[in-house]
Amino acid sequence: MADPQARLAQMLAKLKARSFRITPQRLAVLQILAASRAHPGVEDIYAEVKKTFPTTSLATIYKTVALLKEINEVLEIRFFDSSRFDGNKPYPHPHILCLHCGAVLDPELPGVEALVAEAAARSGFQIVDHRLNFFGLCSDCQKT
Amino acid sequence: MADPQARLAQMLAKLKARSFRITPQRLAVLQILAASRAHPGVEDIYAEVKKTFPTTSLATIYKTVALLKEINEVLEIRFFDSSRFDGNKPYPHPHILCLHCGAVLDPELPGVEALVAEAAARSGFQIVDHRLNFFGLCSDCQKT
DNA sequence: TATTAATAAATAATCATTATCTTTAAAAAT
DNA sequence: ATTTTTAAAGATAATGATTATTTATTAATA
Ligand SMILES: [Mn+2]
Ligand SMILES: [Mn+2]
Ligand SMILES: [Zn+2]
Ligand SMILES: [Zn+2]
Repeated sequence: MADPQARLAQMLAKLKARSFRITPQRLAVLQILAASRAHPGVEDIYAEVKKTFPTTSLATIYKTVALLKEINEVLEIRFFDSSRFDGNKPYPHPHILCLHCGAVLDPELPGVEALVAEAAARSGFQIVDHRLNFFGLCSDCQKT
Repeated sequence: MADPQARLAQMLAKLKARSFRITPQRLAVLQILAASRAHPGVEDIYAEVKKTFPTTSLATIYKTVALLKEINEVLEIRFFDSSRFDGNKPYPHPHILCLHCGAVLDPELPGVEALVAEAAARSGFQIVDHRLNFFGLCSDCQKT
């Protein structure tokens, strides 16, 4: 499910199924979220959408990502004082943030499932969600 | 390092070593953070401190926890729209939050070290920090 | 005890996010 | 295609956690 086309189609299908309207601004936001692998924040999305729709309001971006969150088509990751979004993998998965350049990646961690199971077993909790965030320096930024 | 007395002594030593003053308000905040296992938020600490020092300002609580963060004597855990603090284990460790009653626990997860290592190895990052948060229902809240 | 610098208290400012309100336009009905 | 309905866009105000600022206290040192 990492194909931008498929992701966009999936998002559109979900919106249509719940009879939400497909507006040009929404479509633009969906396309950005489906295509970007950079985990953009609202301001990033806003800047991008404005290229094609200059009158777009920031509130529209907020409302659209909130809607996508509600229908589980985007994952919100709260970093220090703002959020970033993943429209490619809209389910809980770990992230790693470079404290120097701000890059956010999706590391492949096969150990995650076992850790979630361990957390449930040891705590007695019924776990429904998680945010596993690592912070450090990416390989590029280590060189400087 | 889970003994409140030892933790308080450690915090005081660190403050004194860096010649920060030990005021009654600060001492009160330290005691609460050293003793509480509930991962209190600023408002919780504020309410508690006001019992002994009714004129205390909320800003004082914020400034004190910020100071403790700077000297690595408290860990901040950002949940949805506010932060909670751990003065017992002021180093990165996993947390589990009950979405129903708001309880925050420290699960013992031996698998964490391996996961951090895995994240570093697979991403090429030099990892310096992490926040591993699980969300769900505690055993009590599952019964209702 | 007086001096000085750090801290507390009070309160204003910040800023990401959310809410409100009016205008616009998507989609359905005619 | 036109009309109708109503969700959504745009503009802007409000919110609320946190931070900054300003003044008044007070701890530390001489
Ligand atoms: Mn991701
Ligand atoms: Mn903890
Ligand atoms: Zn980097
Ligand atoms: Zn609970």
